[in-house]
Amino acid sequence: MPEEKRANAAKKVAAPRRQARGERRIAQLLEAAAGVFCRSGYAAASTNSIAREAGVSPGTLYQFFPNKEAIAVELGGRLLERANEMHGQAFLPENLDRPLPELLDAVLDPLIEFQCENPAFWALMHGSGVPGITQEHQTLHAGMLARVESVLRSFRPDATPAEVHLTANVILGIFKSSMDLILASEGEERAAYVTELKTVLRRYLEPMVTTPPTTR
Amino acid sequence: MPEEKRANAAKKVAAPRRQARGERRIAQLLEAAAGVFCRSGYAAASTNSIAREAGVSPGTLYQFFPNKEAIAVELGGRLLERANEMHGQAFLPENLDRPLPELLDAVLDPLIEFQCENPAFWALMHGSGVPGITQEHQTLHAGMLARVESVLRSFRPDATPAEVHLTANVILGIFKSSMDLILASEGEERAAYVTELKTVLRRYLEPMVTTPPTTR
Amino acid sequence: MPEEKRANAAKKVAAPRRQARGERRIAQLLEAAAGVFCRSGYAAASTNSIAREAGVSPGTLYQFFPNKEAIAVELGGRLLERANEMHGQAFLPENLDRPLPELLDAVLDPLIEFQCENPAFWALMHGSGVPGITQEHQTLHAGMLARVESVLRSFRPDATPAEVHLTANVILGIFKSSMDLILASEGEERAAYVTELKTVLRRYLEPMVTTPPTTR
Amino acid sequence: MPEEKRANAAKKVAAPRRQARGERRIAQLLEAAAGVFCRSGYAAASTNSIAREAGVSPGTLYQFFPNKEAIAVELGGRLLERANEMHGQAFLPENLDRPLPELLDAVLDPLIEFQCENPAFWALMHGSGVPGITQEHQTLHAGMLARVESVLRSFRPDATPAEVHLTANVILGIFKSSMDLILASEGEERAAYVTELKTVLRRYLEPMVTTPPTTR
DNA sequence: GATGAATGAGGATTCATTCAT
DNA sequence: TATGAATGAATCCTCATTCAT
Repeated sequence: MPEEKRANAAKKVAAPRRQARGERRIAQLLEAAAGVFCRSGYAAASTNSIAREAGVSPGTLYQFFPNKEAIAVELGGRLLERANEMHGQAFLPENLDRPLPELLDAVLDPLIEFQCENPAFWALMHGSGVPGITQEHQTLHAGMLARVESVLRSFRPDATPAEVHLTANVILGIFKSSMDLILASEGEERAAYVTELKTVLRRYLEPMVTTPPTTR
Repeated sequence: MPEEKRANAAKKVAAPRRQARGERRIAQLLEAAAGVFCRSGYAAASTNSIAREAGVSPGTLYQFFPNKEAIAVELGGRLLERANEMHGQAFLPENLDRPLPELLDAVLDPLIEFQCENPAFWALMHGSGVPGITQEHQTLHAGMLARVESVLRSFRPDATPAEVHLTANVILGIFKSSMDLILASEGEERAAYVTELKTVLRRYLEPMVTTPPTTR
Repeated sequence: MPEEKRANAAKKVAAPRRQARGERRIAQLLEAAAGVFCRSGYAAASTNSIAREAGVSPGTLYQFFPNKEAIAVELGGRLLERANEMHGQAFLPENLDRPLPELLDAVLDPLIEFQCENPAFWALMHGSGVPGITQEHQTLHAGMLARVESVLRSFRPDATPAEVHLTANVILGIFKSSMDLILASEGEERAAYVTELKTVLRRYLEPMVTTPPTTR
Repeated sequence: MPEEKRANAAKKVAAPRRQARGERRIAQLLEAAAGVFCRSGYAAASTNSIAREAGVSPGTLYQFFPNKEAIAVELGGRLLERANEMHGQAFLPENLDRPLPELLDAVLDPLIEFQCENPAFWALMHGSGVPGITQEHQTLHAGMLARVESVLRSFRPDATPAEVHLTANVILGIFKSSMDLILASEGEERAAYVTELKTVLRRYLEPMVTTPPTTR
């Protein structure tokens, strides 16, 4: 979204002081929201408790976010952005050219590390597949989905969009359920679950991505 | 007191009628609760909406259940019972004595069918945050885990308990995340997710269970 | 209320069996009510809990009493009646001719004993003088007031009704506040409070009732 | 961050305004609560009715008080404070150094006046059944008891502590029961009850405090 | 008469959101 | 901008009372 970036840049020039303070407030609020969402989940989190955690009044919160959902969406978006920045290199073309095991290492390791360090991200993503899903979760999910789909497409340019979508969802599901196990364990057990996640994905994806032309 | 005796005798006949009505109401309320929990999740479901869905007044609901949690616990308990029966059928020895693909079909199909017919089960067990339900969830999880571990052990008698436990958890995780996708979709898409779940598990497990050629 | 007595008598003749059973039920319910009122007070007592304590259904309770208040009124009335019967002799003319100290002994001792044995009576009488008083308390209070006023009138036939009413209320107030102390204490302390109650009343009433010999 | 510093400075000026508004609301709510408690008693008083009486929404009430009990406790606490001040004045040494009738006037008149002007105090302290209030009631009672005992001791230095305690409790009981009558009446009737209270106490105490050696 | 299910208005409390200052 | 008071609909739950059997 380059237009938005430019818009932000423009604002930054127009009113730097105020903008800076606003940004700080937003960051402060989002950090508080991350903590509260993480502790109580999205539904049980109250806007007042977020404001209190941030050390501001509820009115201030609503100066920056139109409603509770927007907080979750923005928080998810930022975490997603940070995630992307953090291991953006993982999705670079040069990584996608490697054999699957290395690709999985390259992509998953920073992703897992990020998740472990940002449990709020996880709290937000939860329940994504359940009917009655809320919009913000969809947004977050869609972001990750798009990334995975993009990788898949580059590996299987001949697959239909539906196939790609399907596979990406399955991959994400496996990733999420493994993250549950990873986050719930520690030390060697955690490492074992990480290994196992890669094993599952490797075995699942190998027949798809290693495409000996003759076999196909 | 001959009148009272006779009255009691009459009661003995009349009581079942009334008790039967109560049982029917309870079933009716639980069915309504299943629907509402399914649509809105536990937290967002209001007792009034459950009563309305059941076509009774809120007071009636509270004649049979002391509070909202009790409804969920009772519903969960009943579904749990039915689920266990299903699992018993699915994990019949004759089903486990087959090649992996057929085993997966035999075990997963009834499980999936049950879940699809009782979507409330899924909605309830998923992170309600309520102690009573969480406990049921753990019971359910432990039960499934034990069954899966038992199957795994029969296939890989040489594996350590820790390995078995690990693998079983991964399998369950994959199953759960796939159920999310299955329940969230319909028709062909749902069928595709079912197929994909089996594919994932087959590819993951094949190298483990495919014992040396000679044995086979 | 002689008409009512006759009505009861008539009923007793007309349908002895049923009437007897009804009376038993009523007694059962009132006993239960006494217990519950005593434990929780009138306001906090629920009709359902009274019915439960009596071992009957709420519907049955409403077969004999039109509403909660009627239970309290009837219970108070019966206790009052029993109190009157118990020490009816205390109010006989021959007792009223005695010197005040003996009169106080004769009247108060059985009254106090009765109160100690029927704490429900007390629970019902409580809060009688407070603005916002409820009707049933008024009824009970009025009964005792009438008795005291009657005694007072016989001692001071020249006093105006207003004076008699005033004095009777003060006497009742002193009696009630002393009963609080008496019921809250035991053994010697209780006996001391009883003595003190009599002292207070004696000193208060002596100048009123001990009229100069000539007047008599 | 100079802006924030200035903002804070501004806040220092603005805050009292807002805080003042809050204080006013609290006073307003407590006054409304006093009225409602007085009319209906604690149990029958609804928070909504208190809010309505105060002319605010129920939510506003809960911005200042966590629950219904807290309102009563705070109200009771404030009245208790004022009552203690009153008592301090009433029990001034110069008042206690007089003949009994004048002493009774000096002590009782301000007490009665205070109670009449704060009828909620009475309504609250009387058997609300709520722990917080019961405790305040005990505090109040203990305070008054101590004062009365102190007066009694100065009049009868030879009495045992137990005797003093006994008499003080009886006096307080008489005072309380008379307050019930006083508060429930108006105009001349009220005045008559006040007079009667003093008469009762005078006749009760005279033989104790006026100790002509010969009489004894 | 007896039962217990049924009712529904009402009560305490919460919370996303708005508003005056 | 920031504040925190204000709102009011919605929630869970209770209980006096009625009704079908």
